[in-house]
Amino acid sequence: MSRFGEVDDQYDPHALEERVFEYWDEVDAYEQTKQHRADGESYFFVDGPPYTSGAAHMGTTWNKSLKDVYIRFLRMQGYDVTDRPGYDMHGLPIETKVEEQLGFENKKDIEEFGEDEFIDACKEYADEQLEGLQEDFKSFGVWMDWDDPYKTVEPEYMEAAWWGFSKAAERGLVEQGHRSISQCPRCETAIANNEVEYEDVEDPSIYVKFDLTDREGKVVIWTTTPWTVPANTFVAVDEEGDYVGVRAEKEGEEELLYVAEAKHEEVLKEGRYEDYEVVEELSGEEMLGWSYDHPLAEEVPEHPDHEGAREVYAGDYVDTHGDGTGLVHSAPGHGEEDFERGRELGFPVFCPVGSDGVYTEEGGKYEGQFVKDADEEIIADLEDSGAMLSSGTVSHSYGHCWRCDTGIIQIVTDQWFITITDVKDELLENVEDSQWYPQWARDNRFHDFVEDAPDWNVSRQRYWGIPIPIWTPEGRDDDEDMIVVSTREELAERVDQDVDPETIDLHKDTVDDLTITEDGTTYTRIPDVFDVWLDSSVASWGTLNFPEDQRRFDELWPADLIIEAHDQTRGWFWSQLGMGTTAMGEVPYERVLMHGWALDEDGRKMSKSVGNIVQPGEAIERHGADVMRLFLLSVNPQGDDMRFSWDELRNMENSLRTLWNVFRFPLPYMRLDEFDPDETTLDDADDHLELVDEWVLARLQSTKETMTEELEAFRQDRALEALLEFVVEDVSRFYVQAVRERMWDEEDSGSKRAAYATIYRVLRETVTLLAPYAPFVAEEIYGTLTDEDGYDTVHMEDWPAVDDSRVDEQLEEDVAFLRAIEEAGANARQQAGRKLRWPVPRVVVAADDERVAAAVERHNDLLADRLNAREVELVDPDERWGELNYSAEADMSVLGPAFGGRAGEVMTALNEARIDDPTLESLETAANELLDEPAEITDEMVSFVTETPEGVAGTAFGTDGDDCGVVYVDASLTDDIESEGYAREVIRRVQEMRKELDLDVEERIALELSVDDDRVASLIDEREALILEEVRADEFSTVDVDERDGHRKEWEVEGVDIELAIVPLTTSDTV
RNA sequence: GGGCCAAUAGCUCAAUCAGGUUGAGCGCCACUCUGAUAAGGUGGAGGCUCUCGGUUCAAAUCCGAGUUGGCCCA
Repeated sequence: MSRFGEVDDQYDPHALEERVFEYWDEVDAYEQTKQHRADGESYFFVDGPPYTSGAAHMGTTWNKSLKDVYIRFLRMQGYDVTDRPGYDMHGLPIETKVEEQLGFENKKDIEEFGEDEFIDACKEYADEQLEGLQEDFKSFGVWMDWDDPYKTVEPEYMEAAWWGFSKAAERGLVEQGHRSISQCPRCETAIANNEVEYEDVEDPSIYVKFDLTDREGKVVIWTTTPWTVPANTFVAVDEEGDYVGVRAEKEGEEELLYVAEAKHEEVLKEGRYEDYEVVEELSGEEMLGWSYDHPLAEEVPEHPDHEGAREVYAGDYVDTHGDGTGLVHSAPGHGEEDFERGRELGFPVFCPVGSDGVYTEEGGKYEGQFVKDADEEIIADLEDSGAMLSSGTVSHSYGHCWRCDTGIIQIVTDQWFITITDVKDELLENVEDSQWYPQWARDNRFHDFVEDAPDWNVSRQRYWGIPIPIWTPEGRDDDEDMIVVSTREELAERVDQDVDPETIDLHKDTVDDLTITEDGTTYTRIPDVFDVWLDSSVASWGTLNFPEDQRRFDELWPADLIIEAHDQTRGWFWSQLGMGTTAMGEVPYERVLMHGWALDEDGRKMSKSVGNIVQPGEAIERHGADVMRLFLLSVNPQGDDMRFSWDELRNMENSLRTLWNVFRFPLPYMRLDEFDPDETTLDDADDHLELVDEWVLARLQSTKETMTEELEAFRQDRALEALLEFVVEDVSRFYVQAVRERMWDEEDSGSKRAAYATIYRVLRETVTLLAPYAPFVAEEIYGTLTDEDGYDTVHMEDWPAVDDSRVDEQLEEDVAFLRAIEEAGANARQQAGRKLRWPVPRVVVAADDERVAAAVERHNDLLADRLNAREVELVDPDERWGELNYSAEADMSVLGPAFGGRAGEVMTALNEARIDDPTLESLETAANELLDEPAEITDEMVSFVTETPEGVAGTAFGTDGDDCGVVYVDASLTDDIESEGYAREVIRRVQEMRKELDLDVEERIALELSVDDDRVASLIDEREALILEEVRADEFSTVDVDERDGHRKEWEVEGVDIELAIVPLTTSDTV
């Protein structure tokens, strides 16, 4: 890249990106950029580790693009930003993938294969996936420390988890206990409630009658899990609910049934009773203590039979108006609520189901059967014993394992918990210490989640995870006398075996064999591993290699910023808060930017089964990485989901193409004139700056100001919008148009140098502002503009500061008015049928506003030039231009309060009235003619609008929707105007012929001109000099196009035939 | 079943906090211009502002109930 060198005619993202990747390697751009900021103020960003299974999808790509744009922005602001990427590599998802690859079906297969081999296979798989992800992230230009990612499977990271957990244990927040948990019977492990995915399935729906023992009648319960009936321990009612006793008759037999009042009709219908009668009304309270027979007493001999079992109790989870019968079958060995209530009642837990979902010996007749398979037999047994009131199926949502999709079961097992409910208040306080974007995510969503969060079950009965560092006395597995090891160092000191803390791997296969002997007691490790969410929960110190590295932790912790999607409310945002609070007493992050999910073009979730996934690779393929990033960064990140849109990608490519064209436009001229930005700085050229230069520089300042504010508020979408508007609207559509002629000028001039200096400054700062968003194209443009003069990479530049001396809000406002006038003028011209090429004698601007009038006065010449008018006349706000009609425009905000219900009617009348002079009296008269009842009109209710008179075209103009006045274009013709008009027509056609001959801009020509109309011919003759100069012709002469490779063409201009011929002149021909 | 968020032109969004005749960009159609141009300019078509109620002189906006989508929880 040499300064102002030749660049691609067309913006070609792929070739460009390839060049930039190579260039970055060549100059070590990333390393240099980091080094450049090494002495800056620290900014601790923590990467939320993506899980290493599968490739980067659009959501991850959005996430990493957001991280990249803020890291780059912060660096440009001078911060030394931490940028260590992380990967979450443990856990069940990887285990199941590996099991699939190896063709395993359950844990027994793993045990046979060998734990250590299985762990190795998981490691290998996770590493492979990591490589793929890294390549994906690099492919769209994310700059993070790819050579040194933190991995949750490395010993130093696992140690960070041990350390955090041991801190929680020191505070007495680690506990072992029976809990009702969601169990995946295939994976044979507990899974967290939030790992349960709900799906609609068809399940049994049975109504069962339990015979009362101390009175006549039966209580009726409903369940969708017949397999939990063996463990039935009690029935729960709503103490304050209304219940009824119903005498019901079917097939000649009569029975007394108790159900909730609200449900009795439905229940009896289910049971197909022929007739029934409500014979008793009672409250739930009256039923407390009733006892009943276990319906499967014979089949399950060991069924709960202790003191207090098989009786009716109050339960706050009962709803007499919900599903079921208002009496709830309760089995503390299964359901979570049942378990809690059973514990309150002091009942022992009866759970006849093993971790694999198969009935144990306690299951009696059903021993050895998988619970779901036993449903059928249980239903049959209940029917045989006459306990079944009704048996059918129901479609409802039921929990499934998030990884293997097996239906989960609720069973009670021994698990390890961090009892975060003991520090709930502290958690809620700590939430307030973090700042969230958007804030509602913290105050509503996150706050509610934290408030309701149960104790954290951190144990999993699996292999690929961080082993829980708890050693218990041999033969016991409770939390009394447990030892919690916090570091590798401590491990080496305490275990009986010889262990090198430097080299030990902390996985299960290694640590399971280690024992601790203290005071004559031998301790062994509990076999469980951590819930994978615990891994990433310690990322804020794990990424700093703490506790091994104390210095960095002291310097940096807690994190300044984390950026993740809204599903992490229950995930990483939560797990970090929980772990940070229990281990450190603090929330480990200060700022959270929460973004949404990437949805498909129709607003639906991208999913394999729907087949609507858009791969980031495809977007890059079609439009390039810069364009994809621009799109991803142009959508609101704060909490909202994003809809992917190919149309928007195209729009972004158009914007970049415009930037590219703006950038390459001045290059040939700069080369030709050997413009040197060091010699001709903006300050040097200050005296020669023209109004448009000053204006575009002022716009640049306000663009920088807006962008900085928006980026600091984490609205990179608005910052980008401001930048692209500046590039497309201000630089391309206005400045470049206005400045072109100055650059075509062959003579060296102060004005031309000022234009160069201006556009150089604008481009250089623009690409710097663009660099965090589109790092590739920004790099190439920067390189071409600076060459040896700048940094090796644009990403080392400082974030451009506002130059106060160039700020000019007045000028920005003036030009906004002028542009509005120009736009309206073009409209009026079109109405009058006069092209812009043809001058008009006069344009009249009727200003509504002093500021507009002042702007027109200040910039009369510029306006005349842009409108191609000989003269621009101003009509001041308090004056009127003759020959105008007027109409009124009603102001509803005044009319409404004044007229109430009639306001609409009055508005219409006012809008439709037409008057000759803009006075209130004549308007009121005209309006009242249209109204049934006269209305009294006041000054504030209306504003007058001028109406176009005959012969002159007028168009209203305004900025931001406010009317500012009207532009009138007088399109009458004079000889002088026709002369110039025709000359311009000729010039344009000669230019087109030059282009068709592919002549260089500066190449000179000879021109032959014959006009088939004497009057027009003489009009054109008057502008001979103008034509020669504009088309770079040395002379009018007869030319021989065949001999000199010229070009001859017939044209029709405004009904007149004109024949033009040109030939290029060689240097020797030139006079 | 519950919580949070969203719904406005074909598309992306603004206007909603603080009620006052719905807007921009892109796309489409027609015309036009062209010495950076896959560009530029002008005009046009395109809206029961998701639905139904309520408050108000006046609702895209406030309130209530729904529908659809997204995330979370059960």
